[in-house]
Amino acid sequence: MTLATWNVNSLGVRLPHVLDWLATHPVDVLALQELKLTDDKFPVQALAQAGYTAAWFGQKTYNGVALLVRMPGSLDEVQRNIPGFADEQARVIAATVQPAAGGAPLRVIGAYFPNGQAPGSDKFAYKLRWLQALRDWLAQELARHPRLVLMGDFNITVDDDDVWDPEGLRETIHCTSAERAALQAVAALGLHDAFRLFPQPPRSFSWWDYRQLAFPKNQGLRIDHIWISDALRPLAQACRIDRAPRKWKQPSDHAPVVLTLAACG
DNA sequence: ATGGCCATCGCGGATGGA
Repeated sequence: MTLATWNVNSLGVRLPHVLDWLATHPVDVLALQELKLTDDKFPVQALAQAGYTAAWFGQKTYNGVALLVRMPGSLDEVQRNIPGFADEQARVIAATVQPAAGGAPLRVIGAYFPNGQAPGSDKFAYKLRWLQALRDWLAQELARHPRLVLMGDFNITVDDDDVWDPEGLRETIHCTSAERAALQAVAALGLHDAFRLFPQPPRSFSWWDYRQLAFPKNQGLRIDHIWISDALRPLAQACRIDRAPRKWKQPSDHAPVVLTLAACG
């Protein structure tokens, strides 16, 4: 079975890309970020026609997240945002997923981590507060759901291998030691960066700026991640970034990340 | 090609993203 995450940078604009991609990549679970639409505008019917059931959590203009599950799979115990962490911004959606492929259910958390703008800014402080709240909540989630996947736009590079110009971007947003330390505190709960469980091409990135010919020059960052719990680690079979949609006309600036898990268990 | 983004809101240009 396969799971994927994709920051679509407006589902209103990118729905045709999502449908085209799902037609050739019928993943069992797809987490979407940056919907940029209110819940009444969510394209539930178009996705149902494509064979997907969804849970979504949107807002006007910014943010917004969704989980899609290939039919006849199901979504239960849906949680929106982090319990106990008051937040105006729609950034998290979690659900217990029964995949169409069968096997035991998975707890899947789709997240759009705050950008943080710049170290020292109010938004950076919010990003660190949000990360602390996420960690505290994940500790509880993992206790209840050992088979857990955390995936989305983390807006953090794990280390310098995730950065096209590590020296030039040292201690800039997405690359600061404070962000990376907060992320390591999440990893310490027993979560693993699925992408790095496998050999990968050098300079593997998931986001490229729209400007400066960044994509053709492969000047990007790896900030979109799929992390899996200890219990799922033995089931991981492959993880890759699909750069193809980034080459399409009017693309998202992010590429999808895809994880293959053994369906058993 | 001597400057190079995109989406939103809303109709100009600010804001946010990364």
